[in-house]
Amino acid sequence: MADGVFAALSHPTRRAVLRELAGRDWMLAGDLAEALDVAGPTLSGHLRILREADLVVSERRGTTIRYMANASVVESAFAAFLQSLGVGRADPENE
Amino acid sequence: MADGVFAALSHPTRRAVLRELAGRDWMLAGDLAEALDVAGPTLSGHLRILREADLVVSERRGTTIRYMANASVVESAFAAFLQSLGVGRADPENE
DNA sequence: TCCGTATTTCGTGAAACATCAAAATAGCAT
DNA sequence: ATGCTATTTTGATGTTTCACGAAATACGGA
Repeated sequence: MADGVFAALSHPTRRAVLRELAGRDWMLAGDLAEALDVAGPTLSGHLRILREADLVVSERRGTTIRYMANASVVESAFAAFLQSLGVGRADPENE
Repeated sequence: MADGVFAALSHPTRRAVLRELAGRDWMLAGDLAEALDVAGPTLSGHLRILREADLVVSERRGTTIRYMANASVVESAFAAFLQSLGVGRADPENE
């Protein structure tokens, strides 16, 4: 379950996608490709991997497709892994 | 700086190494290979990647080499990435 | 329907990665 | 030095990943 998350996070461009998406609510695939300076097909592949890992959510808006990050998935994958390392917080109920 | 950490964490066997190392202080390379059921050379390669990412520390003890996990590196890499996502705690002085 | 824009899928070549056996290295003991 | 054990390096091989152009698909508008 966390397998896909860590695989997705292993590529610098995919981490950059998540950073680019952070803060703003949505961003168009084309704008992402331009901001990160990668070709459309290249970004599309990265977005597919991120989507399959549930790290981003996509939504078609007319002829465009917009993406939003799913930071909570990153958080819980990190928390689970740290916990398996014995580093996790004992009480998961804060916030 | 976190680049190597995320690349290292992308492989299931390398995450398993860190989990196996968690808790115990040190573990011999050979015992790790047996516990994880991978051939010696295979594990040695994974250990090299973990070492270069500073995720494990090695120390020669006579004819054996023992390894210890460096969980704090995982923690800080995760914290830094979450912060770059705007998810990090704004004030690190509450608990 | 036909056109234009946005995005994804397909195909391909290059580069990186993973595995393991065999050979090399390191240390300790005799 | 010789031998023994533990680990790493090397080399060969198969698999996966990455990047991008070209083609396909999806949508909305004229």
